[in-house]
Formats: sequence, structure tokens, C-alpha cells
Amino acid sequence: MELSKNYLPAATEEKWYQHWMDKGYFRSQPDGRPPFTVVIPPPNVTGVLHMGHTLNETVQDILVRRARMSGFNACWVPGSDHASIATEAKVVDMLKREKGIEKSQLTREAFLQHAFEWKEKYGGIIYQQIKKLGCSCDWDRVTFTMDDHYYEAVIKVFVDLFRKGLIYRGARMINWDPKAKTALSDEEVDYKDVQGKLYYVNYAIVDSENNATGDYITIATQRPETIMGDTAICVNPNDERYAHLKGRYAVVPLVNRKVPVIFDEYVDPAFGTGALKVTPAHDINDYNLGLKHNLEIVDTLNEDGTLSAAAGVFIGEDRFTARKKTVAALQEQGLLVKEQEYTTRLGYSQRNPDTVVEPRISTQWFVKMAELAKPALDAVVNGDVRIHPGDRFLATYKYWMENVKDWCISRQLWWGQRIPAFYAPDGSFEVAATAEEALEKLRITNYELRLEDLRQDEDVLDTWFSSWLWPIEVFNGITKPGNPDINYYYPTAVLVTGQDIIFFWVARMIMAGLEYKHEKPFSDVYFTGMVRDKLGRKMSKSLGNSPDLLELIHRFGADAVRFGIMISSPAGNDLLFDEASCEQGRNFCNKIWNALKLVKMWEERQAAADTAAADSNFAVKWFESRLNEVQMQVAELFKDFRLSEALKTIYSLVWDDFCSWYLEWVKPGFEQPVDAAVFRKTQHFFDQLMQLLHPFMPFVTEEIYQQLQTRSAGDDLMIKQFATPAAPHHATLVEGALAKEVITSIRDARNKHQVKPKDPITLHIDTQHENAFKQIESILAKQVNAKAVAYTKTAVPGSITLVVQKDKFYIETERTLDTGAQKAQLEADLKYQQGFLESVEKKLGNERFVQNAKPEVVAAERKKKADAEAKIQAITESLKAL
RNA sequence: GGGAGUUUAGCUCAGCUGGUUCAGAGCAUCUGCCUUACAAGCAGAGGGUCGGCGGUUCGAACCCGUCAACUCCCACCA
Repeated sequence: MELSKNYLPAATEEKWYQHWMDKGYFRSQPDGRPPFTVVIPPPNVTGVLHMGHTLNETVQDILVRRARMSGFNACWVPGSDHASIATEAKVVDMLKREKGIEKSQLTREAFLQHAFEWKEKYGGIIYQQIKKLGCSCDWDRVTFTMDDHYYEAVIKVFVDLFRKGLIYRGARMINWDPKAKTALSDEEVDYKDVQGKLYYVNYAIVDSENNATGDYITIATQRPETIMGDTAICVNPNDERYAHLKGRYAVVPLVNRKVPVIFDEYVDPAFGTGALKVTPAHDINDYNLGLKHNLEIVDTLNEDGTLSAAAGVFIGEDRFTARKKTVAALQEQGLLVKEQEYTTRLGYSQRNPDTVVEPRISTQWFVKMAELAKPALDAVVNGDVRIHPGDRFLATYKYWMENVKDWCISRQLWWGQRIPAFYAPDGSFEVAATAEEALEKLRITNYELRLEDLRQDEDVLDTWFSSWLWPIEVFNGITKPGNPDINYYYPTAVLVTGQDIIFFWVARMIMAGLEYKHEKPFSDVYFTGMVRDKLGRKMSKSLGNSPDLLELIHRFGADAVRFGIMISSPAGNDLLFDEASCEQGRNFCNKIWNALKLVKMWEERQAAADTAAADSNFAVKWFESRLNEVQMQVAELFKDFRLSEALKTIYSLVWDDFCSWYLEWVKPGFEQPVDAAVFRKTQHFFDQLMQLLHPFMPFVTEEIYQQLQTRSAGDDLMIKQFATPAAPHHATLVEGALAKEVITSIRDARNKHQVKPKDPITLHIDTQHENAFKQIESILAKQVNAKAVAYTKTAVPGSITLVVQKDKFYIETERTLDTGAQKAQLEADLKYQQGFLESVEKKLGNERFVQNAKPEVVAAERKKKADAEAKIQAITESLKAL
């Protein structure tokens, strides 16, 4: 079959993905092999794949494929998250836009019906995109965080934590999203700098008898619309300016409420006027002051952000309209002293990005975090869970875990797991998995209570309250704790995720894992950075700088996109994505494709096999050593999760060493036959290269593997197991480097003196080292079309003279290129290693180091020592062999 | 305000152990080539006081101090 001029990804990708699926290669069941489990960070069910996902999924697929080829039973569980606020918001929008239905017109059941329809319609899109990328997920294990068993698990955990006293209900100040009309956790609030105004307002001072003193106090506020909720004025007790106000009262403008002047060191005398209006219902700091000073709480806002009856004025107006009106009214009454431009930070709802979050007091459910956090902190600190890159996130993690606040888990939404709390008409309540169970308990004190009397809590749980069970419940570990899957696959091997959800998710999964499985949920966490555009800006819809993944795959191929995103992606650092690197990936696919075409050409014209010749063939020996060397390097790099580095190493091995050198070396002359044994060796090397590259670029490598020779059924690259690499032959590598040197100098000469390829050239190679250069002859002949190649022994050991002759024109270069040179190089290497060994030994000999350093550091030093000793031995042997 | 990280060629980054492999790679640029696998390619070339200053050392991109710029996280002065 004629091979196409260039590699054509589209059809190839379709074909192989289908083949792998048909063969069931992605599926995993417990067996005798060690497991390698990865659970996908579940994307939003109605989302589409963006570049951040692409990076994450690619990294996971690389790790999973490599593990699958290394004797592990690899299992990658896909799934998606119900993402309560975001999805509910989308469904509400859709209903309004497409059907003209308001959420308030619907019953809870009807709304959920619509939401599930929406999920059925759009929920699968992201899976299709993940498949396009080539991800080897076990699609039989797809899990959704609202699946029946998952729902049950979440409820079970809620009830359990409640019974352990780790969940409580109470009125607290929380972050309120007035658009979604729900509470948010602290983590769901994003702060942005905005330009605002600081309004200076006069409050009249009266004495305890309500008599005007004629005095005023000026406060500064950003939020005049909250004035109606003021219940005190606060100044610093050390502030001389206000000392005379002790025992006095201030009158809140517009509503004429008399409020006390209180003194607290919290107030910064240098800010504004040094006087603060206290609105305990609408500011977290004021709330705390209110608690401390026993202040009244006047809640002037409704749940939708409009002013409530308690405000007394502007009732029903939106908070921002009310602000304008308040300012106008204050101005009218002559109480507004001045306005001042001011930059402040406002909290926005993460899931409703245009909505300013309102601090609000309401009754919510909370998880007590301190007890859960302690073991989760220890697990990371003592290295049970390893974070990559470690040093960067350890401190942040530690700080957060030590200062963790209680977690507000109730949301005033319908899309999610409904809180299993059941209230009797008298207000008493019971938490239980079912209403019947709750009834039973409530009847102990109120035996006349009937099922119909009970009312279930309207709220649902925070999405993350289901996500934190992900590594457990995807294997039914909560609902069926003893099942074979959870026992086999848990704990998972590695979690790959963005650093932005370290607290939302990673930390909480560790807590849940330790609480419910008494074991960490994963051994390693690999943090990917944020994907930015090439100018370093965040990818965002509004900037339009977020490339369409499917279009990228269409233009370059999935392998090229995977290459592009991995080649410039150091662990934990932000990735500046440039389409040019996808182009590089496409070129790479093509390069390999063309190498395939070359090798395929030899198939037809092989000379009789000469195994001995292949074994002594210098190029074969050299490349074998290089291959072994790289295989070992790559294994090391994977251990440290340095995937980008590993890809670069393989890229260079394929392009520079295999294509540019090895293939050129063994390439027969035009229409000449190739030695059959060398041909087979070449196929074998090609196989191994494809295998090494396969986790990164699965499609092109599988295609080439299959094209390279006829395979028996089931001989697919995807499941081919890695062989243990042999030790590279040191001396051969040195010889190879020297041989390259010779050829380079010839090319150099040819280029500088514009010797055309077809010009006849005569070479004289004077050397004592005949064997290594026998192989050079052939390539020299091809490279420069030399008419004759001759080499003569020189009187000077260790020197070689190259003479390139064109007509009467001679150039001469001198190189030191034989045994002498190799010896020198090896000796230098030896010296280096010995020096290194000495320094390590010195370190290990230092008692204080051994005693005080972390055990793993000492162990690392010992390993270095052993490695150095091994290298020294290898070099010594190579030297002897010369 | 508290903490972490980064700074090496035009761009993205390696550089593990202070020396030797130390100033590197890829991309981009420029020059010359349509050479029978590959112009999505090949062969070359240019380009850096390793952020600044100071210190330790026989020796510093690497260790210490300091200053600067950038990034991120946490806290949230009305």
C-alpha cells in the first residue's frame, strides 16, 4: 500500500480509538496485578472542555497509559459533577429564554425534571471531547455525582457526620448570592478590585435623654444604603478626638434611630474620620463587633438584594438603586459632607461572576472542620500524600489547614442532594436518611407525630460536599464498603488537578478519605498550572483568547495538540499556550511518518541476512546504547513527574538520534539493498521508540507500530509491555559522539566551501582506529557523494586528518578522534564521578548531617553514592576494554 | 497587612552535586539548499555582564544578605 505524503491524523484517530474500545483495553477489573488508579477531576456536567481540562486530561492519560504498559492494572474513572449553582443557573436561564418559565412558577419536582432533561441533553458533550483527545478512560465506570448510589452516599455521610457532632445548624454571617438566592462558602467568593466611592456622612449626637447636643460625628462609608441597619457608632478608645462622646448617642439619618457610641480598638483612627458606623447585619466585621458589644441586629435586605421593610425607607428597591437614593436623600438633608474616590475589593460569586456577594445573617448548615483537618494536615506533612511540585504548595496547604474555618454546606437551591433534616411543626428536627427514620426518633418525645406532619429541609448541599467523596464513591466505597472494587482500587495512585482547587477539593478529599476509609485517597498529587495565552493573560471568553479545542484537533490532530500542550508545561508552573507548539507537534508526527516511509521502502529489497554484520554494525550498537540510556532517563523523569522533560528527551532521541543519525547511517545507497538483519534491528528500534512515545502521542504511534510490520491479532502498541532497559554501553556512546564529530566536520567543510552534493570529493582519513570508522565510510559516501574514501594510518596516535578534495581544491581539518580521545574523555568522566563521590562521602561522613537532615534526604545521598560507584565501575570497565 | 514562588538568548524553559558536560535546549530570526523518507524538510549562523548590588569561597547561574520587578495564595480598614 502506498503511504500518504504526510501523516493524516483525522481518520487514524477515529480508527484506533474505536479499535481500543472494541478490544476493551480501557476497561479494568480487579486482578492479580498491582492497580494504578486515577479518578478524573469531574468536570461540570454541562461544561465544555477548555484548555485547562485539556492539560489535565492529557497528563492523566500519559500517566495511565505509561502505567498500563508497565505491568499495572490501570483504571481511569471518568465522570462529571452536578455543579449545583452553575447548572441550576444555566437551567433557570434556559427555562426563561426558551420556554418563558420562571423558576418560581415551578414545583421542586418539575424543576428537577427539567434539570435532568438538560443534563441528558448536554451532559455527554464533554465525554465526547475527552475521547477525541485520546483519553483511555474506563467508560463503563462513568460516575455522576447525582447518580442514585452517589446521592445515597452523600446523605449517609451527612447523617453520620451529624451524629458524630461534626455537622451543626446555626445562624451565622455567610456570603449570600442575591442572584442565585443562596449561601456560598468562603471559597466560592472571588475578590476583585473595583473603583468605588467613600461617602462622608454626619450623624447628630444626642445625650441619653435624647436632647440634641448640637454636635455631629462624621463617618465614612462605602455603603450608604446600609445606614438604615446601623445599630452603633464605633471609635477607638484611644482617639482623643472622640473621648467626649462617652455615654452619648448618635442618630441614624433617614430613620432617626438612636444608637450608642461604642469604643473598640478595632477601629483604625487613621482611616477616614476614625469613626465607624456599625451595621451588624451586613458586614462581617460589624457583625463581630455586634457580638462583642451586644448590639441589636437590623437586617435591612431581602434575599434578592432589595431593601426590606426593616429598612424603613426605599423598601423594595434594589441595593444599588437604594444607594443612589440614600445619597440623594442625605444630600438633601445636608448630612453628606463629601464624596471621595476609593478603590476597594468586592466579593463576587464564583458561579455568578457579575453578582456582588452580600454578607448576610442566616440559618445554615456547617461542618466543623478543625477535627477533620488535623489528620489531613499530618498526612501531607509526614509525606504520606506527596504534593508535586512539593515545596510550593506545602506552606499554603499547612497554613490553610491550621486556620481552617467551618464550612457552610447548605445552598438554597434545588439541584443537588437535599439536606436530610426533617422538621416537626413545633420546630424540633431530626437528621436521618429517610423521613420514616426521622419520624421514629421524633416520636420518642412527640408520639402523636405523623409522617405527613414532617417537612424536609428545603436546602441542598454544596457541590463540594459530594465531590469530596469522589475517590471513594466512584467505587461505591460508602454505599457498599466491603465491595471488591473499593478494596482493590483505593487508595488511588495520583490525583492530577489545578492548584486553584487545593482547598475546595484536594484538602477535603484527604479529610473524607481519612475519615471514611482510614486511608489517604491518593499517594501523589500533581498540580498543573493555569493555562494562559502566549501573552500571559488568563484564558477567558471575553478576551476571546481561549482556543476551541475541537478546532485545534481538527487542524493539527490530537497527538499534535497533546504534544503542544505538554512540551511547554513544567509541573505547577503556568503554561503559556501558543498554537505554534501544536504546529511543532504536527511536524513531529510528520517526521516520524516519513521515517516510517523510509524504513518501509527497505522491506522490498533486503540483502541476505547477516546477523553477525548487524551485531558488529557500529550504528546499531550505538543506537541501542542511546535507546537504553534514554529509556532509563525517561523512567527517572516519570518518577519525578517531569513529563515535559521526558517528552523533550524522547523528541530529541527520535528526531536527532534516530532520524538524523541512525537512519542516515544504515541507509543503503540509492536502490541498494539493506542488510536484512540491520533492517530487523531498525524495525525493533522503531517499535521501541513508538512504545516510549505512545503515552504522549497514542494515535500516531499505534498507527506506525501497525504499519511497520504485520502484527498478529491483539498485538497492539497500547497494551505492549515495556521491557526492562539494558544498561547502555558507555564506550559505544563515546565512539558515537566521536563519529558524529567526523561527519559534522565533513558537512561543515562541504557547506563552507560550497561543495555541491554531486561534486566528487576525495576523503583521506588518517587514523589508527579503523573499526569505528568503517561505518563512517558509507554515510560519508552518501552525504557527500564521495568518489573514494581512503584512510591511512598516521604516525601520530590519536589524530585524524580529513581531506576534502574538490577538483584541485583541498581543505584539511584536524580532529583528535580515536582511542586516545575516547580514553581522555572517559578519564575525564571518571574523574568527575570520583570527585562527586568524594563530595557525597564527605557529606555522609558528617555526623551532624546524618542526624539532623530528613531521613529521605540522607537516603537520597546514599543512593547518589551507590549510583556514582556503579558509574565509576562501568567507566573503569569501558577503559579496560579500549 | 501575612505568606509562597519566579527572574538564564527575541519567546518558552533546562541547568540535579559550587569546579569539569557551563553558559544549554526547543521555538523564532537570518543565510544557503526543491540532495530519491521528510521544504510540515536539510545544512549552517547570529544572539546572554544567568534581574541589580554586596558577601562567603581558591572558585558562584547555583550558597548567604540586600534591593527591584513580576505572579499567585491567604486576610479584608469602614
